[in-house]
Amino acid sequence: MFELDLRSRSPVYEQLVEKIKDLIINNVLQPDEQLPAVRVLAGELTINPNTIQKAYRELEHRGYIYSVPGKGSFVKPAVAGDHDARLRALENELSRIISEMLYLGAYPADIITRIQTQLFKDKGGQPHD
Amino acid sequence: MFELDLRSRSPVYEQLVEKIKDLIINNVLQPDEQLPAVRVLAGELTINPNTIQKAYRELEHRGYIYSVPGKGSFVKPAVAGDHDARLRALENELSRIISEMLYLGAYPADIITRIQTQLFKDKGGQPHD
DNA sequence: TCAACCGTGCTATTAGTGATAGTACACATA
DNA sequence: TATGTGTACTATCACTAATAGCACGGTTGA
Repeated sequence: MFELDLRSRSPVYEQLVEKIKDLIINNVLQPDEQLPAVRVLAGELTINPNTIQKAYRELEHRGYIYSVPGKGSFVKPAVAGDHDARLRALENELSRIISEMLYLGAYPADIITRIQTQLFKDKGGQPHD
Repeated sequence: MFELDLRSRSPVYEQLVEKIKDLIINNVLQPDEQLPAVRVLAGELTINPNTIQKAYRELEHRGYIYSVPGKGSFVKPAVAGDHDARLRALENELSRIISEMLYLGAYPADIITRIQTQLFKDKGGQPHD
């Protein structure tokens, strides 16, 4: 399910959060689908259950999953609520990236068009223009 | 010159690297301009000189500045060389951000247009289209 | 020449935290 | 009741960010 880099400077639990978040965002994990149990995933990845739990706790805090004691952890259907804050954060990242691309002499508009075309191919969505 | 968050999870030297990198990218610090001496900046920010040195070393390693023992540290005129690797990394970030924006129901194209217009206003550059 | 300033390198120490191991408890379900 | 689930807690180890302090060599100007 995952590939982890135990030697990375980035903490394992953080890598887990990002990977699972990506799976949710890209609809690989669908709404209300059950995530692997803490101990099971820990066994598969041969890491400590506490690390998985920390990742799940963080994902729940960020609004991507919900956990039910005695039942399991599941993908949250609508990541409702604080879309605005998240969107603002993404815009800041985007602004920084575009600035750096311009500094490097690249043409962000071209690159962005290529990326969106790629995403369109992958998922069959309708690119807004 | 800077504002640091000593309580941040992000290391101080890493914050320094990012801030100075932004100043260079945005042309606030111009090519061959001398950066504050390690001990001076440490004094202003009331942090340890070693922390500044670590940030400068990292910036030199990333190709944003160059240091001359006995003289000082300066902004590297052309961040030559590994533009390609950096650009690929930026494209990956961009792809991830656009995916997440789409997931959040936003229209990345609109947002990007707005950001570029903003950058155009700020710096008077010519946006490529 | 010499004092002042510069980057650089090193050791040692402290504080914080990621990750592990192990145990325990409460809830859900067959 | 037995099993599987999330959750909570303590303790320990390892790594590292950050600090303090010292030393060295190159540069510059008086």
